[in-house]
Amino acid sequence: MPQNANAGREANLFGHRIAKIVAEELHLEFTGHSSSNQCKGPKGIGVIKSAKEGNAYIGILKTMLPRLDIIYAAIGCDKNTYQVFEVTKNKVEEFKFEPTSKKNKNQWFIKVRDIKKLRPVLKISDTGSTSAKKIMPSKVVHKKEHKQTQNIEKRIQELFESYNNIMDELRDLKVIRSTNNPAGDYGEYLAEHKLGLIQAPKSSKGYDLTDNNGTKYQVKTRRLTRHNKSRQLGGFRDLDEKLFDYCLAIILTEDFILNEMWVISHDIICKYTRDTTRGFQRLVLDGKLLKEIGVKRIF
DNA sequence: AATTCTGCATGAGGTGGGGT
DNA sequence: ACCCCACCTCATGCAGAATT
Repeated sequence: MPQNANAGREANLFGHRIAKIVAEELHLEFTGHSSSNQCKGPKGIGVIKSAKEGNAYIGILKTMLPRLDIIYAAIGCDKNTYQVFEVTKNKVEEFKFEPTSKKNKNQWFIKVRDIKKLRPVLKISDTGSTSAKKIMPSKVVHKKEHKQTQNIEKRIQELFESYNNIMDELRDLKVIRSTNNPAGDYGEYLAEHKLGLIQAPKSSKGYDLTDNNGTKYQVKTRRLTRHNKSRQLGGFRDLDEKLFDYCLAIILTEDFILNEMWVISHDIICKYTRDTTRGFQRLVLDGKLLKEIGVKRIF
C-alpha cells in the first residue's frame, strides 16, 4: 500500500484499536490525553504499542519513556493474531536504540526481534472491528481430518518446536548470532574460539573477526551433507576493496563437526574466485588452490 | 561428478507519509 | 506532541536445482 492519507489513517486507527483490546484484556485504564495509548495498571504506568506482522521495530517517544514503568507490545504473529509482551523498564533500557533517521530523532526504537525473546502474556485476535476476542485455545474448533494428516502435522510441530529450542539454546550459548542456517554462525564461533580471535561488530562489512594486531578475518563455512557435497563457499563481495586480510575457510561434516579449517590470504582468494551473474564472486575450496603457498590448513 | 546459477530467508539502515 | 505504517536499498549466506 502506498504511503498516503489512507495508510496514515489506518495506521492510527490500528494502533488505537489494538490498544483498546489489550487494555480490556489486561484491565488497564487509559490515563493519557485522548489520542494517547498511555495507560495505568497493576504494574504502573504503561503504553500500549502495536506492530503488524512483518514490521521490525516499534518506536517510543523519548519524552514519554521517563514516566513509563512498562510497555505493552502487541506483536502480530499472523494476519489477525497478536501476542502481547510486557517489556519492563529494565528491558526497555537494554533493548532501546537510537534511530538513524533524523526524522525519528524524537523516538527510541526497539526491535520486534528483541521483544519476541520475552514470554508473551496474552494472545489476542483482531477482527478489524472493536469487538475482537481473546483467543481461548480450549475453544479452538478442530476440523475433522484424516488421522494420518493430523499425526504428520503434529509431528511437524514437534520437530519445529525442537528446532526452536535448539536455536534458542545455541543463541544463549553465544554459538549463533543470527537466525540463519546455524552453520555460518557456528563457523565463526569455531574460528573465534579455536584461534582466540575477536568478534567484529555485527554490521561490519566484509570481515567477521580480528586478532589483537587488527588483522581482519572473513569466515566462510560450508557443511557437507550426503545430499550435497559441494565445497563452494558463499559469495565474496567487493574483493577489490580488500575488506579482510585472510579468509578462514571451514568445512563441517553433516554432524557439524569441524573437519577442515584453512587460512587463505586475500590475494589468493582474488586469484581463485570466479565471477557470477549475481554481483558477487564465488570460490570452490579444492584443487590447486589448496596447494598454494598462501594457503595453510590449520585443522 | 563438477560446475554454475538461482532460491529463499534474514539483517540493517533509510525514506516517506497521514491522522488525532 | 503524539499515534503509527509502507516501502525501499543494500548486504549476507547456505541450500539445492540446473547445466555442463
